[in-house]
Amino acid sequence: MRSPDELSEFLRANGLKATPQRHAVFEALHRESGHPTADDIWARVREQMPTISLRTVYQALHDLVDLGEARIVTVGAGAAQFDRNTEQHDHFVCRKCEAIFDVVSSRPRLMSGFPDVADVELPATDGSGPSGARSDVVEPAANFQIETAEVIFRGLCAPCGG
Amino acid sequence: MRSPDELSEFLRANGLKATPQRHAVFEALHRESGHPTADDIWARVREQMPTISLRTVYQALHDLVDLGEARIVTVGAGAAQFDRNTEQHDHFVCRKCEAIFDVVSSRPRLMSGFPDVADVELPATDGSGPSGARSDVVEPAANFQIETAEVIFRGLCAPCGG
DNA sequence: GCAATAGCTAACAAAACTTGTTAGTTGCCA
DNA sequence: TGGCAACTAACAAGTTTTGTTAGCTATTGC
Repeated sequence: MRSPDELSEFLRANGLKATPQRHAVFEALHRESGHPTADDIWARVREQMPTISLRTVYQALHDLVDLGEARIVTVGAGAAQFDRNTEQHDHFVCRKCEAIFDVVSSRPRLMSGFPDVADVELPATDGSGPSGARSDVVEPAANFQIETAEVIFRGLCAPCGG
Repeated sequence: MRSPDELSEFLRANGLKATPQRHAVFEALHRESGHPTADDIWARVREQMPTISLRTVYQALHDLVDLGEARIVTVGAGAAQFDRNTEQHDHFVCRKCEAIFDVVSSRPRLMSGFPDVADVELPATDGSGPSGARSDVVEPAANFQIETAEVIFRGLCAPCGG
């Protein structure tokens, strides 16, 4: 995690101003446990900065995402959850308590050589085909450029009796 | 895909009534290309049944999900997208056109023996730890019960120049 | 240090998506 | 075919996120 000075420098190096709001959001993201929502961050930041708006929190979080300092985790409906862990990792979602857990090191074991995987069969169904009919065209995988992959495991977490 | 008669029988066998609305939504889901939203389905169904409400479409779609006849695909923000393909498969999302493509057969190649995978390191970060501090407790994987997994690939699709 | 300015924040409004509620209707079973 | 449980349509409202804009602030050149 970057120190305040490092964050200021990092923001300026990327053409953004080092404002107290951005520092507060960054720190809250790292202090908050798990995978907080924008609302979680807002509540945390307001403890020290009562007048900050939720809009500003959204803005700052998306700036951090754009700079690669955070990720958005989308594992289902509801509010977006933010992830300060930018290392390669996957997620486990408990179907009972709905908590999200980071899964480390599953990628190398599950995918050999990703993202250089070249022979995945892609696709079975076109997402943008002619609107009048289901498209079953199968394109050669070579024409699809895979850049990232994320794995979402679902099940029962240990505290819930998994 | 089930015939209308089969669908009626299937619905009744599961304690639901076989209504024209449910048939229309089911057929629209299968006629629509790709991974339609509830709104897409609504538009399609209204061609033949102009008075159906969006609420009813949502209801019918969730019934189909509950019965295992459809899946909800969550690959990011925006409206939920429904997937009539209930076979084991993954998804590719184009970062340019945002279309979703089904990816078949990636699972066996990428995961040996899933879901019996027992040695995934889980988790690095707790999603429900004490609210005051980040939890870095690592639980043994044996206490986590993995039931499903989905892989989301992202990149450039062939039509977009991948 | 200080002023000019580009960018940022707070407040407000509203979009987008989904669900709650309820009165009236309809499919289903006896 | 009648009675009832389930369903639908209509309406309202909740939730999450983004658009807009006037005033404020961090930065930079001096």
